[in-house]
Amino acid sequence: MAARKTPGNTDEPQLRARRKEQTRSRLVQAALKLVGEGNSFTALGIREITREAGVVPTAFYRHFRNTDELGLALVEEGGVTLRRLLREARQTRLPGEDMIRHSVNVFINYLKRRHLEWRFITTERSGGSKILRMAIRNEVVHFTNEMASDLRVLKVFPTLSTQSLQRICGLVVVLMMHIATDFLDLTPDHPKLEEEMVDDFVKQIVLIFLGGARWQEGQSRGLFARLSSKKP
Amino acid sequence: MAARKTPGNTDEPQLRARRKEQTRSRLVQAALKLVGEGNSFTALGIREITREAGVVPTAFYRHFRNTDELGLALVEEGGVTLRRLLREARQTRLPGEDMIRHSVNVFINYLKRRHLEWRFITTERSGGSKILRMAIRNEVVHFTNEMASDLRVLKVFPTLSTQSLQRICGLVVVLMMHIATDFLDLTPDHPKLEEEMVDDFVKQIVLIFLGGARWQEGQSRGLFARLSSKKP
DNA sequence: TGTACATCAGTGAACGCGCGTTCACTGATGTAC
DNA sequence: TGTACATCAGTGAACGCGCGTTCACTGATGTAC
Repeated sequence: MAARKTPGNTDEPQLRARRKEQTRSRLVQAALKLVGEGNSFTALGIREITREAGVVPTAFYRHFRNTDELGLALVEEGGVTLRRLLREARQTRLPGEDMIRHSVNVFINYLKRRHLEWRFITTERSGGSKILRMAIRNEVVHFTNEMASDLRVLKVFPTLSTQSLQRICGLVVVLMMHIATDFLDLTPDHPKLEEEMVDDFVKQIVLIFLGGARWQEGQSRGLFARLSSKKP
Repeated sequence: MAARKTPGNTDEPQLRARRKEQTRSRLVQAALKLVGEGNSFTALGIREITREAGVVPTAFYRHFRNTDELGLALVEEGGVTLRRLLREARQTRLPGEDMIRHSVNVFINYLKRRHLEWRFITTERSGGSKILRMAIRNEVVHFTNEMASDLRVLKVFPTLSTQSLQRICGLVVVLMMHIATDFLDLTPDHPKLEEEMVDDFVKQIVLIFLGGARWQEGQSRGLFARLSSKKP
């Protein structure tokens, strides 16, 4: 039931709880570090993680029932940061392609700063246990929805249906996740290649938005059919 | 050096070689089956695979040095089938959206027929060892290039640069891989949902193509900037 | 404030188990003459 | 064609190892009075 007593100073958390939280965090960080070193999270073992964290294997069970549960904690944490990124990106209200370029830069910087988390997310998104995959997919859907509602507020595609808007955002997010994967794999300090990738990414998003704009104008079928059968 | 003798009947392969090939195939199929049952390929063990294949663990070493090598064999096989799919899809020359819808259907059917291979590919594409990821990425690039050259032959975007064409195909292929992942995860006989996913997939590709067409017309920057800043 | 008791995060020994890999082998298939 | 020898795919025993999990424990932190 409800807690029966609280310690004298309520806003300073209890020492024991604080220390427990510290150990938990060390376990999570250890797992991230191991993933960053090229290990597949799915293949990480409890002993491996606790060794890296500097605690005894059995201490693990004070915090998680198994590695999947630790993974879920990571996903949730990653989801929160994902949304913070979104908030950052929508601060500016630059017009057209500039907005896209700015958002992409914010995203890429974020990717670099939190590359361990992102390696985990992109890796487990399709490679992990079903539970983890579902959890990550959930976060991605969340992200997509927030993006769609932002585009609505910004009136980028004023006449488009919610469904169409979501489709566009879905495309951009899929592309984003893909770029993240590539970026993390090919980032041993190769600034030229990096620049190229970013530029390509921007252009692909612009292309999607152009498609969205056109979709908005004519309702497509006839338009596109006419367009692509230019042969006599 | 060169073989010193060949058996009497040359076009009938030697019995021993044939049997070896059989065992090898059984190992590959066993790995696929295990992946299909929800295991991560990365986490598969030699003993697990050989047990499923019905041979003794040590027999594995007659065919592969380790599980990564078996994975590479799977990637190569999958790549071949991927390209066969491409060939199938380009047989028909339907106009506009119909071509897309047809290609998508071919792809989806293929996905169903070879779902074990595809589960492996989508899973390991970002989750596996670096070697496997690179190998899969290579196949994807191959696929993208073939698609671009097909679009060129079909004159879908007659005036677009090779780079732009490749960018469009890259988008479509990324989307395709993504759809494959979703499709394989959510396919416990739910035809309504399946239909919706396919329809959405088609519309997303159409949207990309519309973007490509528009890109082709005005060279974008001015066009798009004007378009998206409709606010006063 | 001081004392006596409760809690519980982290310890360390122990377990049974399946793993990857080595090794010497067997016996059907292939080759030489 | 028949015989004697070579090859090599698959076998089976054995190894040392790290794994996940259990258990009783310790001792600092928290609570009651």
